[in-house]
Amino acid sequence: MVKYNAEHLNDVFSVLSDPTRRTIIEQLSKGERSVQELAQPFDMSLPAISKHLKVLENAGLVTHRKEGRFRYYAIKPDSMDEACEWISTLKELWTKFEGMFCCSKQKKQ
Amino acid sequence: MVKYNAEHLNDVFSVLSDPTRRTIIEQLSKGERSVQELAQPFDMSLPAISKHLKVLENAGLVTHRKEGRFRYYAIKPDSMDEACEWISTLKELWTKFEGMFCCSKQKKQ
DNA sequence: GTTATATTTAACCATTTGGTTAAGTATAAT
DNA sequence: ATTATACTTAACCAAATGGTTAAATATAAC
Repeated sequence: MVKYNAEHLNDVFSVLSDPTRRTIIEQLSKGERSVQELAQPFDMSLPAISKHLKVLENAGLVTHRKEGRFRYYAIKPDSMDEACEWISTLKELWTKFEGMFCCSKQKKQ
Repeated sequence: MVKYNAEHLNDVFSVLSDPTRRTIIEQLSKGERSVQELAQPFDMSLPAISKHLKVLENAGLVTHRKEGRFRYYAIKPDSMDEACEWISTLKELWTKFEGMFCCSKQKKQ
């Protein structure tokens, strides 16, 4: 388990643990969005959204560009790969061990 | 984005955002471990580990069985699938959109 | 029965988190 | 120049988080 950057994993998983931020990511996965647009579905103040966007950006999951008064946020496409790989690699490991020690498999009771 | 259980995603990602808990999962992916064994690599009190294990168990990522004085913890194999799928599904979405609007791809500057 | 081991629970504390409101900055519209 | 819009920053607050130590519980060993 040496190939993973612990701090980055901390950040990414932490970002994803908040439902507001996940919804923001879901919106951004359909393309660029302004702060207003991102805020629209939430019953929450704009500064709160602004903070979430900062958290997302600090963790490297999104970027923004400025256009006039607007800020358009966008997904950084590969930023979650490491997190997803971490889970997959682990899963491989334990299914391997499950196979080796079949007695450790739990039967439904 | 309707098929995902928000609370479960909150819990799973939150669990994974802590490096101590990830290390515990890494250990458990090689098989059952007692609390002592799990605590060994950390410079941290036993109650702290105990808490982490409770968090892991509440989120549904691990179980334990009791044997004498010992508690043996084990991975619940499919508990992270939803989290990993959430990321993958999203990634599919945005790579699809990337393909559609090639102008949104960022060139290295 | 006493003591040692494995672990949890309780009480506490500092820091972080996720929200708020109020004020500030930058750009556009009139 | 004034006003409106888009957004951030600052100051604040309550609740959650991740750790601590001290005490409690359960089982095993002597």
